[in-house]
Amino acid sequence: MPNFINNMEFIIHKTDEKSSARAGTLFTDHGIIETPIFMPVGTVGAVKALHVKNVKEDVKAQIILGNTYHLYLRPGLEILENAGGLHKFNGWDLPILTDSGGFQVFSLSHKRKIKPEEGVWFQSHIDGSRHLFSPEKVMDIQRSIGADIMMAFDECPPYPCEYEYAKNSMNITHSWLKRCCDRFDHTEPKYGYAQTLFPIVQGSVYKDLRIKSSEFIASLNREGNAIGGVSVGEPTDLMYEMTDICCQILPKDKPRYLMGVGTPANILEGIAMGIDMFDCVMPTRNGRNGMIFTWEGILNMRNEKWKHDFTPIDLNSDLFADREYTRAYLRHLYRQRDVRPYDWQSS
RNA sequence: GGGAGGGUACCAGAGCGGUCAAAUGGGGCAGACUGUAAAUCUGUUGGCGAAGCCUUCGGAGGUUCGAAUCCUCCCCCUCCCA
Repeated sequence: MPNFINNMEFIIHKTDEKSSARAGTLFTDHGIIETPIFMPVGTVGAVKALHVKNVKEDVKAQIILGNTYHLYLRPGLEILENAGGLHKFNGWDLPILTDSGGFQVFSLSHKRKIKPEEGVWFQSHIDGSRHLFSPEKVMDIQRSIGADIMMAFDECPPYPCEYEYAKNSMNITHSWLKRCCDRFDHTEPKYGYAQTLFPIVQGSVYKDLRIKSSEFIASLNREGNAIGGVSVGEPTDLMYEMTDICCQILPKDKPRYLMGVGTPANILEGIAMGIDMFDCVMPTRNGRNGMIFTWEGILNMRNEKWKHDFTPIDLNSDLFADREYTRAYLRHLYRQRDVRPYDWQSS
């Protein structure tokens, strides 16, 4: 076995008595990550609209995301490798996690074709060129990118999704996962620091599939685990239900990553279920589009009627950390007809 | 003084006899956004209303069944030559 495996340490400092929430530290060669953590998304290597300096010093992000699919298409592996990896390329010297392109199987559904035995054929959204993403290739690309945390190549099924499709999709994801692990375990990092691989639970909104998938993922005993296939349009309560099921099976001593989530309330509920890591395009994309979460509800800063004082939601504030208070407040908000609470109504 | 081209809705800018309350952008006003095909997308943007009616294309007249579109005069603007 290569030396680089199993050297990403995760220490849990404290657990909540009333919920499954925990506070921990994840160690990587690019620095520590204090969990629970929200990871800003920088798909093409940079968090949009922000300079690396802002992301680090103002947002105080401890880790950012990149995307295998996007980085592979542009700037491409040759440039990334010549630069010495993504960290050198974009100037971000803290940890990076790369998504595998699994989400693009979902979001680019009309531009790709799944071939279970091979992988997925994509047609580039940039120039229309065709590319095959196999589990092995995705591992190789992420080695070239040099992410501290690499994600397994999965299929993210849509919602709604028939049971049979979800089951089949899950099985494909599992078989791809084995191939990802095999490739990962037989290759080494290219830039002298450790990389780790997180597998992803699938199973759509079906309880038995989620249980089965979680058990399979847990059995692999990787250094961290992810829950995928959520926040693709399903009702929030279903997302919570599936997350809870997965969390109860996934190893307690390993970080749990809920992919693509979410709103402030989503994050709070996720933490209570034992999630340690989150990512979502919402703060960056919606932020660019003028939206801000406040204690008075959703605010669109481009709208004249909202030009008044407000209190932004601060995920690091003690106020927000009090889940019962926040729940009660959000319920109160939801009762006010003139306020858009987003999906905060779930409690 | 001579010559040429213009003045269209909040702005820019199409339209040049009826299908024009007037294309298209921008701006304004709203809506959407959950591992980013997104600094994007959608709706709306003269007034009142259900159909419909009323007031709009520099100003005033005129031609016509009908004018933002044609004619006359006037007022502005831009460019070229003196």
